[in-house]
Amino acid sequence: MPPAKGTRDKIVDAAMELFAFHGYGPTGLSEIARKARVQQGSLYHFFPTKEELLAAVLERRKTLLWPEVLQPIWDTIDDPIERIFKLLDQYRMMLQVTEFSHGCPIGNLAIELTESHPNSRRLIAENFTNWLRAVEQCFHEASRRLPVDADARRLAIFVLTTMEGAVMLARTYRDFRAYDAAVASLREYIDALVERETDWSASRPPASVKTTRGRRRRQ
Amino acid sequence: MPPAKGTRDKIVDAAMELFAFHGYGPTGLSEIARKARVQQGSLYHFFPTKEELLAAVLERRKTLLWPEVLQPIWDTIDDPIERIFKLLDQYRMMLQVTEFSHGCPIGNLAIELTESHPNSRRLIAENFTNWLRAVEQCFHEASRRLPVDADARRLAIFVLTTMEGAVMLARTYRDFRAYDAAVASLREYIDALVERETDWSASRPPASVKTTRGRRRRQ
DNA sequence: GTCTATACAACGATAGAC
DNA sequence: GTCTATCGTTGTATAGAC
Repeated sequence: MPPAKGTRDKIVDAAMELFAFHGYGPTGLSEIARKARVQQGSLYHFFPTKEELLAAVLERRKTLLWPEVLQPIWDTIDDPIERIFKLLDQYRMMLQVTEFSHGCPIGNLAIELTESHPNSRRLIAENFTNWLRAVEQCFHEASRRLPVDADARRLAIFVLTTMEGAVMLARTYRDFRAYDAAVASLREYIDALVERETDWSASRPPASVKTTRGRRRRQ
Repeated sequence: MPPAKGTRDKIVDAAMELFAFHGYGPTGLSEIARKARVQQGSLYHFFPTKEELLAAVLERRKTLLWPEVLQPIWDTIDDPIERIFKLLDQYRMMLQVTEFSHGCPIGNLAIELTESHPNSRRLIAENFTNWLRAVEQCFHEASRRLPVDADARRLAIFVLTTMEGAVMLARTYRDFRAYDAAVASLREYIDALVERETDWSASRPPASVKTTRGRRRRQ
């Protein structure tokens, strides 16, 4: 039997979930204590202030990125480009199963807190940076299929902005039309990079022809 | 001399600004009254609840989109594609002059309120929809330069998700590297659509050559 | 329509016994 | 380390005189 989860962990887990669903400000410490099934006094024993609890939550998010978000995808998909789109699909599924309640926890906190909580801002940025690094790594691994001047970091940023914007619109409209549209455009963009770089000379006409494949010119 | 601004308008203006900078929840009604230089009782005379004031703010945002955001750009730039990128540049400038305090007012409220304030969610969506319509119209006007199967609405959504994500990252990192990276990728994507469709046959080699211009193959 | 005073709840934080 | 009681503040909203 595994050891019972410590009080501190229970608090961080409860806070992490509540911050994701309701935001940082609207979540009361009493609500966190209730959900964690600890007494409110315990909160102040481990976290002198609410913002220190927030810091612990953001640190925890950093440690969970690999085992909870990336690894399940990386384990089942080998192609680095497909890993990225599977990642985007996971955010879509999260929205779906929670009926748009659970967007990107980091993005929410970014908008809510960057201005008013400069200390937390750094931890939020670190979460983004780690996410970007993972996607950037995918593009590096796919570099053989990309143009030589493709910038893996820039592409990773584009993936992140697309995801964050798409999640925002999905939650606002409460449907996936905008989400799917954004991801479709991103897919088109990346496919074009890949196709442009594919060497078809062995068995097909030059890549230049490929770029107009299936497309009819106007007039 | 123009007539003095009515109390109601002063309240809405003050609330609009405070919501944009500090968010809806953290902004107190007393703070709004102070900034508007009206008594707190007046707020409740015009707006029985805080959320009705929010509705007035969101309605006002809708009416201001054209005269305050679009028209200044539309008046100085004719090219529909360049209008879109000038629009993105305006959000960048807004971030710059406010030192990242003022992001996208609608995007902020979208994330803060979609879940907890379903009535306001609709008004937020309407703001997005009007913005999308304007950008979609730009793509329609540029349709001669775009592939026949280009979807103006889908492209407009991609512009919006890029902008919202880019604003989020700029505010989090407090620099424009991610913002500029995202816009550069968007520019590349749209340029590729335009170039692919340009008919160069009259004076230049076929477009197929253009797509690999300046790009060297690996190995 | 304007203004003052105030009700009522929720919040983060603290004190101190155990 | 746990638990209870409570402080002091702030929030939205209301009542009622003018």
